[in-house]
Amino acid sequence: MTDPKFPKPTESELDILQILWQDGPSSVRSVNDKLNDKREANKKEIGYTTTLKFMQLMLEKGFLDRDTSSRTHIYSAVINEAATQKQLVSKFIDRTFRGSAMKLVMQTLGNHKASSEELDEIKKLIEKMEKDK
Amino acid sequence: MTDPKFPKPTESELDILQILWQDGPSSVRSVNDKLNDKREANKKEIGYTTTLKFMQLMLEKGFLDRDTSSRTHIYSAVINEAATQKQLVSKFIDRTFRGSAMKLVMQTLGNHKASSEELDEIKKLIEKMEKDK
DNA sequence: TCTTATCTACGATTTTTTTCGTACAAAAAT
DNA sequence: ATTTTTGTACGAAAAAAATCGTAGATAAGA
Repeated sequence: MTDPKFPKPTESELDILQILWQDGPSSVRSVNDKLNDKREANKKEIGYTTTLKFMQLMLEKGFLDRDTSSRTHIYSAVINEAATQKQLVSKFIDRTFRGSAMKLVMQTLGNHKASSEELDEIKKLIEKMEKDK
Repeated sequence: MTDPKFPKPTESELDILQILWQDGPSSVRSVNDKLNDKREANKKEIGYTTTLKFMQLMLEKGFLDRDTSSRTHIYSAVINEAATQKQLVSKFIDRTFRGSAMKLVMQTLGNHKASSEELDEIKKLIEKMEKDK
């Protein structure tokens, strides 16, 4: 089992986690449907058993838990969203920005629109950080 | 050949690109050495021919170019660092933050130390963004 | 001049990730 | 009561990514 302290889901696994984080405990059918909803129309659909298999694997890895009390099993995410994001961000920064977190921040701010409210929020966070230096 | 407008190198390919971006045109030997330098001691070394093969593949994909005028070929990155980062960041935001760039920014600021100078720089960028709203 | 080290080319293998087919049981629909 | 739908389990195949081995040429060193 993968150490749940350092969850490194693959990309497909992450797609599934996103749905579980957003919707809470769900059946395989429901996850599979949503997976296919957000698929670009051109791409082929993901088969039901494919999703099933993924979720079973994720169960083994300790990413998910499930309730088998009724015929339709209900899966839920064990690993935490923020913790997983943190892991992935760190890895991403290393690989893509040679370890410079601030380069990532600058890049992102530069290339993605943000509302005034969001910008305010970020400014607030920065000021707070500057205080407890 | 992969469309160079949307470079999506794999993780290993990215490791190689990092070195070429940092050092400029390099031989396979040099890249391979640096790859192994920054490897954690526990992991097995990457073989020379493995790196060679990667770089040959990247050449075919149009990620790299090379100078074969002397026996030791010299490879250089064709795809641009910033453009590649932009691609990868977008994909990463979709997968990991369900499309919310600002969540990524907040997460990163929260979990990675930044110098006062860096924070200043970010503040400046934000103010500039607020102006040309 | 031998011998050893260094290169490239390239097929092939290994490992990881993704995808599916089939069997079989339980529900639901007709 | 049967047919159809929906579900799980699980082996296995397909696809993608990473790794290496070997052959043959050239350069460098002894």
